Amino acid sequence: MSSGLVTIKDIARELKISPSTVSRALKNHPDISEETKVAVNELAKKLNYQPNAVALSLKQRRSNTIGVIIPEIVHYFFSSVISGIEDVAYDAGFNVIICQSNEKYDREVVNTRTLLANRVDGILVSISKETRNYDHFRKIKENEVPLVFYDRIVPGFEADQVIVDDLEAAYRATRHMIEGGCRKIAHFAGPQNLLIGQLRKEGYLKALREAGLETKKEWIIEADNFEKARLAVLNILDEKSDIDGIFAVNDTTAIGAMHTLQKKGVRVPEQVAIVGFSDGRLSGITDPALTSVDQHGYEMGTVATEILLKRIMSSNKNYPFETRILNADLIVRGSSIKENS
Amino acid sequence: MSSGLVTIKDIARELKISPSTVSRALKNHPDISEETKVAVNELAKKLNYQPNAVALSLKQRRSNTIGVIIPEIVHYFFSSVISGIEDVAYDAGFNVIICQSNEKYDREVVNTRTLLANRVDGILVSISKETRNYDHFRKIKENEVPLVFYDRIVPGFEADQVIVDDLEAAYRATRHMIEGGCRKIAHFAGPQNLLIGQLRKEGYLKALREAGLETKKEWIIEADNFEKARLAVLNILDEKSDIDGIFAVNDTTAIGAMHTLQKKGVRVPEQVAIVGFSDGRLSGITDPALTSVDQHGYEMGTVATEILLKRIMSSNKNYPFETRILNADLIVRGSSIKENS
DNA sequence: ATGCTCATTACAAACGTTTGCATCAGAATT
DNA sequence: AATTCTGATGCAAACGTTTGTAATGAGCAT
Repeated sequence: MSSGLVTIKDIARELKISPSTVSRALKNHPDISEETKVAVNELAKKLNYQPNAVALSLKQRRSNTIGVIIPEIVHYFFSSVISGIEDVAYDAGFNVIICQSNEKYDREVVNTRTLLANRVDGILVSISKETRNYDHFRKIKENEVPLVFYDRIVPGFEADQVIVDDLEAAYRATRHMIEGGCRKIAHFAGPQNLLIGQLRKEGYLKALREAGLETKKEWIIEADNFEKARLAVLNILDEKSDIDGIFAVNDTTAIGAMHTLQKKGVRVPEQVAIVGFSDGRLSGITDPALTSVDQHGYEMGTVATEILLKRIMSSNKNYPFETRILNADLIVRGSSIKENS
Repeated sequence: MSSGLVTIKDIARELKISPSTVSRALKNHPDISEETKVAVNELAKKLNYQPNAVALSLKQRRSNTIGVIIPEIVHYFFSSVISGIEDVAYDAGFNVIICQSNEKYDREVVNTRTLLANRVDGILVSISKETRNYDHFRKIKENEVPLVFYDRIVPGFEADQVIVDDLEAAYRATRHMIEGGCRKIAHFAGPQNLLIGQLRKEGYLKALREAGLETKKEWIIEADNFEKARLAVLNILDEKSDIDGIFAVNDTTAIGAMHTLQKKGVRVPEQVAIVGFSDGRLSGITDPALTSVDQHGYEMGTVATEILLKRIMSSNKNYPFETRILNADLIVRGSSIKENS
C-alpha cells in the first residue's frame, strides 16, 4: 500500500475540521452544513481522494469481495463463467478474487484458506478433478461464509448449487446421434468422481436404452482430453471395434477423436459421427464443425453470483439451500450429420 | 465478513492474557515464555485461528495483493499469463486480484479505481484495444503504486515493461514463409494503435524488403479476428489478388483465413501458406495444423510479476525502469510448408 | 533494606473509517 | 435573565492487528 494515497484525515487537517465531519460530509449527512460539504467535496476531488477499501472492510466486517475457486481458466467454459460472475458482482459493488486450483486438491485447500484469510463475504466453487475430501469446504461453512457450488458440485453437500442439466443434455445429444442414424455409439467419459462425469454417462446410456440399442462396456472409455482421446481412438481402430459415433464428455476430447480418426482415414461424420460437450471457441473451427452442447457458461456465472449475493445480503442466512438447474442447448453442426439423415 | 471467525482477542480473553502477548506468542517472539507460547498455539490451532488479512493490510499499510488488468481471459495467451502471474505471486505470499477490461477503455478506468481503492501493492496491466488515453495509469503512478505493463504496453510511458520481441518474431515468421517459397505474402494486421500491431507489421515488412520482395499496400489488411479474416479472404478471392501466403496477427485470424480459403477450394498450404501468431489451443487442431509464434505467455506472467515484486519490495522505488524483451519461438507446423520446400 | 537486572507481561497508539453521543454557540422561548 | 432548543461539529470507541514502551515481580548483589 502506497503512502501517497489521500485519507480522510488529510482532508480534515487541511480544512481544520475533524475526520468525522469529513466522513459525514462525504456521505451527504444532513447534520453537516452545506458550506462544509462543498468545501470537503471540492478538496476531496482536488486531492483525488479514494476511500480506503481495506479500512472499510475492517470497520464494517464485510469486504464487499467474493472469492471464486475455479479449476482452470484456460477453458472457454470457465472463462465465460468468470465473465458472468464479474458482471453481476461489479454491478452489486462487489470485487472478485479469482483463485485457480489447476485441478489440484492441494491448491484448492490453499485457495480456501487464502479466501477466508481475506475475509471474503462469500465463495463460489467448482471443485477440481482430484478433490475427494471436502473438509476445506466444511471449514467455510463453519466460519459462516456463504458458499455456492457451480458446475462441479459436491453431491449431498449442504450448500446452494448451480448446475447444468447434464443428464438431459447428454441424453439429447446422444438421441440426436441415434436419430441421425448412429447405432453403435461410444462414450468418451470424464472422471466418475465428478458428478458431471456420471450424469453425462447416464444421459448417454439412457438414450441408448430408450432406443433399444446395445450398450457395451468397452464403448465407455475414460478419456477426457485431447491426448487420451487420441490413444482411445487408436485403440478402437486397432481392435477394429465397430463404432459409428462418439459422444465425448467435452470438446477437446471430441476434437482429439475427430483429428485422430481423420488422420487414419476415417471420414467424419460419414463413418463416425462426433458430438462434444461444452461448446467453446474450438467447435466452430474444426472441419467438419463440431456439434456440441452449449453450457451457457456466462449465464451460470451470473446465476451463481446472484444466489450468492442474495445469501450474503440476507440477515437470516439460514433459509433452505437452492439447487438451480440450467438448460443446455445442443448446437448441431457438421460433425454429427450423416448423409442419410 | 462472517462473525464466526476467531480473533486474537478471543484467544487472549480465553487465556486471560493480553492481545499483544498472543500476537507475540504466535510469532514466536523471544520475550514470551515457552509456557505461554504453547498455550496460545494450542488454543489457536483448536479454534482454527486465521489471522485477519484485512486488519493486517490496514496496519502494515500493505495488502500483499497485486492487481492485474487483462483484456480478456478467454484467450489462451492471456490465461497462460495469469497462470504465470499467480504462481510467482503465491510463492511470494501475494494474492492476485484479476480485472478484465473486456477490451473496453471505460472498464479499464473502473478497474484501476477498484484496484487503487483496494490498496493493492502493485498493478500489472495489458491495455485494451480501445485505450488511447493514459490518465488512469498516470493516477496509479501519482499514488506511488508500482506499475508494470506486459504485452500490450504504452510506448514512452515511464514504467517497467515486459514484451515479446514482436518485430523479430514477425520477421522470422515471414522469412520462414519466404524460405518456403512464398513470394506474395499478405499480412492480416492488428490495430495500429497497439504497439504489437505496429511491430508485427514492421517485422513482416522487414522480411519482405530484406528478401527484395515486393510490398503492396493492398496486401496489408486490418483484420484481427475470425470474422474479419473471413471477409478479407472473400475480398481477396473476389479481386483475384494473387497471393501465396498470409501472415496473420493472431491465430484466430489465421484460422479464419484458412477456413475460408479451404471452403472456397483453395488448398493450404500448397496454394496459400498461412502462419499465425500467439500459439494457443487452436493451432494444433486445424488441418493442416497451424504454424504459429509461441509467445510464452506463462513466462511473460512470471517475468512481469518478478519485476513488479522486486519494485514493491525495494525500499527505494526510484531505480530506472526496465524493459524486458522475451523471445518468441516459431512453431512450424503443416500450414506453412509448401511441397517444394 | 535498597537498588539493580532480567524475564515476562500489559498498555496504548496506530492504520482509515464510521457512528453514537457529547459539546458548544447562538437563537428562540419563557 | 434564565431556560430550552437547534444546528453544527468534535470526541471517542470500535474493527483486528502490531509494536514501542511501561509496568510488574522475582532474584540478586550491595
